[in-house]
Amino acid sequence: MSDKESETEGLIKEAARKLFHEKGFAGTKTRDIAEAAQINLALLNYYFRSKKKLYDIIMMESIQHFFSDLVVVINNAETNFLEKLQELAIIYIDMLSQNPDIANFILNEVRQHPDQFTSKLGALEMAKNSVFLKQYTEAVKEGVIPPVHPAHFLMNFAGLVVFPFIVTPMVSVVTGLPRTDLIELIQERKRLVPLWIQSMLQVK
Amino acid sequence: MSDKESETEGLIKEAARKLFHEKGFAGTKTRDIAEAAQINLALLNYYFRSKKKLYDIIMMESIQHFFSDLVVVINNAETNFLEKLQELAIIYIDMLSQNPDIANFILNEVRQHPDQFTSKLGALEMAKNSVFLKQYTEAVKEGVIPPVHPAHFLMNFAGLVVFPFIVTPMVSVVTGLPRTDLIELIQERKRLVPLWIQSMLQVK
DNA sequence: ATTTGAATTAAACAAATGATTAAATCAATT
DNA sequence: AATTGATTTAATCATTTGTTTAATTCAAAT
Repeated sequence: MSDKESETEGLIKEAARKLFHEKGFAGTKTRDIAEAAQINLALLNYYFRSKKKLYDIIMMESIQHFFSDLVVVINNAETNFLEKLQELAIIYIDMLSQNPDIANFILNEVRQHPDQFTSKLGALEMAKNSVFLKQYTEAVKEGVIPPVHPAHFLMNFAGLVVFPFIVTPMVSVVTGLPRTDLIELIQERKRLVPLWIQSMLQVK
Repeated sequence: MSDKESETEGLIKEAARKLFHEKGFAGTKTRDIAEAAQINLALLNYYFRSKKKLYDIIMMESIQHFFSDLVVVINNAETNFLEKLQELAIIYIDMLSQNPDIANFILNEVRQHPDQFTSKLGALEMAKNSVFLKQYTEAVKEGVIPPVHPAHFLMNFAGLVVFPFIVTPMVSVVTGLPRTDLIELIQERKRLVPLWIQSMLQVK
């Protein structure tokens, strides 16, 4: 595999990840990364050649971090539909609690460069052939679930799990609750979201 | 009030709005705005003094556009809770269908400058004193609705209505459906979201 | 101790970018 | 037609920003 990265290489990546997640590519300046990592500016180009190449690495690792668990869970043949929902809610609320900007980062990237994302994400085909989707379409066939487009279900579940982390800053402003308190509140959703989704699946 | 804006002033604002919505402040270059508006670069500063002042105007108008209807609907004493949900779903899905990036634009801004947003949005106090919230807390008291924090409800409803427009690019990549098809599909949610929310309110 | 290559630094470069200037054109008024 | 102020233009300025260079320091091998 690749060589183990040096100390400074790691410092640069950590600083870059934080800043890219917060401010995006255009909003992050190489000098800000150097300052945050407490390294000489030239070392960025020494280790990563260019800002863009560094960004691509961070983006790749972020996508991998965000989707790697998903692929495992939705292809587990041992768990049923509801169990998968419960597991996913816990995993993703935990992940996003520790990394509140990663969803925004990835979604903004996909919005601006949808094409490149297609190639990067092999999980595309994964999802279409997943046990999860089979269980979903099966349930529709059996009449256990109403025939709404799977895209609706996807947007509902992702909306209930991911969206709170995207609106946290605004909800914080509107309610006056600090961001940390809201993230604490969001923990309740590990239990609630699967219940909500279940009840939604009764509709119509 | 203010003077009616000149022709070119409008051209600049329209181009700026589109680009700021798509690429944000740092990602939008003044030359890109000038080119998109088909005007001389200097006219941007002639009419708006600086890129930042132009951005502030666009941001202010976007926030106003996004929240002005909300304030009216949630303070309507003539409609009940469910009717408000139905009305809001229709209004916002229509608005976002015509302006798919406005939510992202505002949410990104709030995330990076939460403080300034507080002052800009007088709707803050509006929401706290709204008929809508009174009807919600009343329903909780009467036991019609389980005692979940209003912030959960806010995130649920916004998540079901707004989030689809935020993930549209990714869902498009994953499902292979064109963005326009997805926005067409999302129209169904004018009817579905209020039903879903209702069934969720039975939980626990 | 010397050598050698990697790592680090300060300085500078070149392009991009926001803003300004001074001259020109235009349009309305006298 | 002449005047006047607003509008538009081409050119330029000053700063920011990504990158490179050349010299220096460091650490390991001989």
